Amino acid sequence: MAFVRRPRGEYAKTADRRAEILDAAIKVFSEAGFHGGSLREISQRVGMSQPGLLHHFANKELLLEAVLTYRDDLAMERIGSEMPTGAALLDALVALTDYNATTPGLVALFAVLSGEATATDHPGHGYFRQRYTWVRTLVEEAVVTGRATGELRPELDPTQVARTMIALLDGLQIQWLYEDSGFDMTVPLTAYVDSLRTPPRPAQ
Amino acid sequence: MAFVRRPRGEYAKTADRRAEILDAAIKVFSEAGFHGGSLREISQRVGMSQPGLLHHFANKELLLEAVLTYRDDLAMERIGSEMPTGAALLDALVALTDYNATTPGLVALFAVLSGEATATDHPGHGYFRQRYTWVRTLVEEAVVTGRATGELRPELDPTQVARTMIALLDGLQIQWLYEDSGFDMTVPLTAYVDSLRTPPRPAQ
DNA sequence: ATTATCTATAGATCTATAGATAATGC
DNA sequence: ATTATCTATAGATCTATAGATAATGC
Repeated sequence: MAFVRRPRGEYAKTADRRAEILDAAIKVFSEAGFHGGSLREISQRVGMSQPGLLHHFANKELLLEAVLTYRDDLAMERIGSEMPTGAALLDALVALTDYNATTPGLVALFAVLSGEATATDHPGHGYFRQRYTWVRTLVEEAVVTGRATGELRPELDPTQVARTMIALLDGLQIQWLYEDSGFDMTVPLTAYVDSLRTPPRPAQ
Repeated sequence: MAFVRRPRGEYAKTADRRAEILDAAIKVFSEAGFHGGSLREISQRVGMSQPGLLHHFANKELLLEAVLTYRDDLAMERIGSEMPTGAALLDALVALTDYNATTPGLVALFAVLSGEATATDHPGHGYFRQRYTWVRTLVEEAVVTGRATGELRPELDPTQVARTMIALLDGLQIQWLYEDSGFDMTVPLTAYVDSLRTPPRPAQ
């Protein structure tokens, strides 16, 4: 039985370097997609050679995975440690969209890759498939909770609301990219979310 | 002043050949996007050499343009010669989505390219930009007409309805692709369109 | 001693052109 | 005579590996 030697670990700057690479990768993949974006282009933007980049991410697919995880980490930081429930979750999704509007690169990354990864053999396919079912389940549960507490209309179908909400989030971002960030996505989103709330007792 | 000789024209089969190429190009571009799809792959699927393909479409960008136009022609055939107005246009968009569900290749083509072409230097960028403003204007006018005839609620904002409707169309198709065509997109769409209609006078 | 980075390069593409041959149309 | 198609190939990528050198950490 051999002793397993403890590896020394990486340089102090390495974490920062990796983050630089991921930022550049987000830009390149968001402009040209996974297939269209090259490692050389990414490495040039951080001022290093292409094999230098491969020291940090062993191949292109691993880099894509790291980019997708990195993006989720950023989104999670925004939402905070505990996930809202009921109508508050829907409001949080609207707020997240409002934040997304300040980072067009991340919006474009999602728009480009979610379309490209529709192909079953795309290296991001599994990630997006899981992500869509995860978000859908999250919204479904929020609708169930919201119905129970009386915040949301009792007749709502959780799955249908979830699909509609997610479709709006994705679809509005595409239009927003083509309109050069020219409108406020939260307006139609808020209108939809409000239509789900239990109406106040009518005055009549 | 020289006489301009009348060109003889192409072979009888050429139109069919071009259509075969376009069909193959739709499949390849819908799986791998414009950047990821190769001319060789397309030409192999129709059983010809890659330079043979370039005889029909002089370069890759012209092939993409032809694919996009071809797709529009197919959609136009479905809608028919005259464009519906008012609420009937919204119904026609729902019906078109129902038809799209029978041609997953075309749905994937749109999902992949509309994301990829978000980049301003993508050869399809201009096409999609024009298309989005065209469709939005079409829906806006339908809302204005529908309000005037009393079919649609008077308080609707045409632009907001148009953006919402288009977002739903695009966003549902992406989810539908990830769920292996596993749900009926017309259900949430119809629910939205119905929510726009003038309600029947209440019985109370 | 290990990690980070570089140059050089193999091997596999990919688009587009050159130039030849086969098939078709008037 | 013109159109369609092929083979061959130029020239430009692109990813990943090999192997050397420089920088860092214990």
